[in-house]
Amino acid sequence: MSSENEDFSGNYDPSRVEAAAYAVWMDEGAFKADPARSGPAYSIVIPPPNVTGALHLGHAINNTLQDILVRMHRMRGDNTLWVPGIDHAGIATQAVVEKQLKEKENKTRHDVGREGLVERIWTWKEQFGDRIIEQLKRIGASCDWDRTRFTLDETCARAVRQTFFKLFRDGLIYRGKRLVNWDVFLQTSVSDDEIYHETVKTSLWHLRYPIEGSEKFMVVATTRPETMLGDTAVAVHSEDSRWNWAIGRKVRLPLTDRLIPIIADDILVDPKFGSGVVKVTPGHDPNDYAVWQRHAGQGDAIELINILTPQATLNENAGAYAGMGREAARKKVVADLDQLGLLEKEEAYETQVGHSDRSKTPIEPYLSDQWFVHMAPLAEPALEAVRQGKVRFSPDRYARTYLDWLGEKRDWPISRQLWWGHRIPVWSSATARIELDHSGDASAAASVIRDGVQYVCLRDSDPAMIERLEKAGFIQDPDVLDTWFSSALWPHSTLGWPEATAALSRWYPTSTLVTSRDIITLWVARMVMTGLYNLGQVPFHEVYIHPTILDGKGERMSKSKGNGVDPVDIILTHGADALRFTLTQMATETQDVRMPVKRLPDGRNTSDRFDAGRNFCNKLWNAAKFVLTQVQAHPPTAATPASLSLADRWIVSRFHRAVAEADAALAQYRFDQYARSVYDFFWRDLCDWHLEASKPALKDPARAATTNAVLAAMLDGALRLLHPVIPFITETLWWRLNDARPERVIPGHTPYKPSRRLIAAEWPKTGECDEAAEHLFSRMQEIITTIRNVRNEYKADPKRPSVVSILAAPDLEAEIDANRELIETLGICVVRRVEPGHVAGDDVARATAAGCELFLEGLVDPDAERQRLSRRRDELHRQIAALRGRLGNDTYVAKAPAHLVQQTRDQLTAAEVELTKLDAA
RNA sequence: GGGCCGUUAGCUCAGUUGGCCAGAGCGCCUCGCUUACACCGAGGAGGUCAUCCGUUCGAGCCGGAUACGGCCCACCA
Repeated sequence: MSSENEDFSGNYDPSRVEAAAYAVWMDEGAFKADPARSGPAYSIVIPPPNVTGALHLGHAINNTLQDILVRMHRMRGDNTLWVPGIDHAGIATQAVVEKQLKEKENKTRHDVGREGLVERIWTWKEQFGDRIIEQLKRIGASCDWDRTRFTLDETCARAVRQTFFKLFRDGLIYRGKRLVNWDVFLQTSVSDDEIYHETVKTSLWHLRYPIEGSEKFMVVATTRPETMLGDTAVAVHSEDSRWNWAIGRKVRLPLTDRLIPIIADDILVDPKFGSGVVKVTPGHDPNDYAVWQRHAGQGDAIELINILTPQATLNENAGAYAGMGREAARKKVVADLDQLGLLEKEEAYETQVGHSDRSKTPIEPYLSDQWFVHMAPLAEPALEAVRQGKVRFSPDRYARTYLDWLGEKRDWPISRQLWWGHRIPVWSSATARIELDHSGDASAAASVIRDGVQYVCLRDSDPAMIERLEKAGFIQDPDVLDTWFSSALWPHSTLGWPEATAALSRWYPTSTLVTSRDIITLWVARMVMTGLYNLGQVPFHEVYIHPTILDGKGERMSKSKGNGVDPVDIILTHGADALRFTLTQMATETQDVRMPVKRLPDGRNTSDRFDAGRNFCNKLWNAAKFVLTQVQAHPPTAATPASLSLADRWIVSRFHRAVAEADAALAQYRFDQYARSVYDFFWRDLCDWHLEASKPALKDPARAATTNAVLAAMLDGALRLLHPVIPFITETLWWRLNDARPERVIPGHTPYKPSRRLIAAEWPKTGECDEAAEHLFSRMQEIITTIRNVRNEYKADPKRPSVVSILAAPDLEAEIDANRELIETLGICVVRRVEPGHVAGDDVARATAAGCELFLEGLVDPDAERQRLSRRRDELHRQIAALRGRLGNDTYVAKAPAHLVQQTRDQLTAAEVELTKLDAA
């Protein structure tokens, strides 16, 4: 016992309790979910953090809020599961490891080969994946760690192959040549979402194209002059009188001797911009590619020429420029045109250039073969699910982001020219053919023939089938799938799909998805699509979007900006509970929260913002220490309602109110309101008022037992209510409360089932609020506050109680007598009741509160008091004038609700009465 | 260019369907180390609710416009 009391003195030290509490939960399997257990199902799947990065405060808030929901539901008796996991983050991870390879060994991926590189990435993954799990545990996440998934593990891989196969068989996956965003450095295509735009200072070159059979030139402007080698047309607006005469004629493309047509395209060309002529390079510009598509098969169909290699050097189609790099070719093309007199002018220009998020190099629009998912049939049911409220967003405005994006139904490019990821399960051959056996193979393989190539997709990794294919001359597609393809399956793949597992039937659809708004489109929408496609059911019923944590300058925390803060840094300075409490307070309905960060001498970060959480934990620790000491000194007896003091009845009522508020707040994902409710109840009501009010009773052996029963019950309730947000400290205190007092019953209420561990204890019960006690106590508070106020104003000696004569309001006469001790203790005074007609001396300070008149003796000199009263009179005059003015307004009296008008009248009467009394003095 | 969000005390943020004198935490000022807690307690100062117009008996809240800041999406040869 003595060693236990050691850390129970002084300030709360989180480092002495957090690891121990977490170890107990782990040892006892407190996070483990069992599908056979009874109770309503509640489940959450974690947004899997990227294995590339350490977690920052954005992850901390995300996981804290999930943990609050999970712990609350677990205490409610729900059969609760929180599935943890990590995302393999294809391109990001491969980029990091490749960079490392280059720096440490000066090797490229081709030096170590596909298998060698993947092996190295796995090694890297083990190390950093563990670090992420460790961070989550330090935060307190109560995930079922036995169910930890990795998007590249065998369970997820099966789900990926199965889904791909289904899509392939249903004709929803196709292969096609498309203009993609080509990352020249990483040699892969990247999606639109993996691109950021950067303003680049460059030039706008104006080039002259001679019109064939004419002396005239057409002038085109471009920021990429080297692409002119791939031009296959120039376009004008059909109603532009400057140029429409030339439609159908040709220009001679300089430096190539090719003749290219002049076409009309009213979508591409804005006649009011520049010269009104646009060069068309379908192989290297997305808009021009669209032109090519529009005109394909028409009378004015144009060619498509690719002039680049995958390394972004010019290829054989670029004639004399073949072999040159982009930049060099640009210089030479400009110089050569200039020499020919075909450079009209060069002007300074700023433009937005797409850069790859991963390699930070400029993206090249590049024509290549890619796999796509046909979106329209998948998107429609997913749109309908949100429209019909089967998936609800909170705050609901985010539904629009989802609906707008999905509504575009743009096909999803899913292939990546990477080695780290799920390899595309398709084998192809341009020459060989294989016959699928309809009785057996057809359910395991699907085949299409397109452009003379046979593609065979396998449902599962069947070695015999693969051998058969490869022997026949088929080879597997070298590409891997976009990371989001496996993330999209997360809610069902983690539960074991396509296997019909018990977990899947118990916990799918999941209950709530907690995530940030930047991946509503990339992730949330795709999960809804695949969930409906694979299982016919939405993956989750509710999506809660939490705020973004910004740094002190208002910028997003991110790894690339280097402004991310490791939650473990905060845990070291403030403790995990303090971190969680503060983040929870910040989870308001608005979008962003600023977090000024300080850098410590050791390079770690911290922020004063977390002091609030730390202080709160310290307060809880010390209040619990006080209650436990008292409870041990005077063991509680079962209190009867009749034995309770006003303060007791009041605090029990306040507790019931706090529980109701917490329930309402959590049901609406208003985590800030939950934190505020429990904070106010615990600190303002319980500590500031009830604990202080209880002190005289605790010194009185006749009453101590009853008072302690209430204190024990309130501490019990506070710990239950606070556990989801600050689990470590509440669990630790729970054990001590259990030791000190196993039974804790709030008078008039059914007891809870005993529980050794708070994590498994019942969620607090709501009860009826005692309106009468709350109203009466608030009047006592008003009297006490007024006495404190006057004493402070007159700098009364804090140790010497004032004599306060009270002329009680008619309905409070008995109550003042009954609660004399309360007023005297908290007001630091001696109370005397006086009758109407009481004559106060010169040195008496007068005040009114709760309808009572107060006379505080021995505080003042007459002059100061006269001045104070005069100020009060002025204020009352102002009030009375304003209230009379309002009541003199006929439309107010006629239109405002009756109770408000009556309230105004009451206020006027009260002010007038107080003024009369002051004047009489 | 389209869409969304924000602008309330020195700082970070609340403010529910319009209704007394607009709140909290931190910071600041005064007093107090009273055996739970100075990571504390009691009290206090501090706000033309970004600006303008409108609706209303009444606007921080509703409508319109403007300014500034941020985010998302999408393009300009």
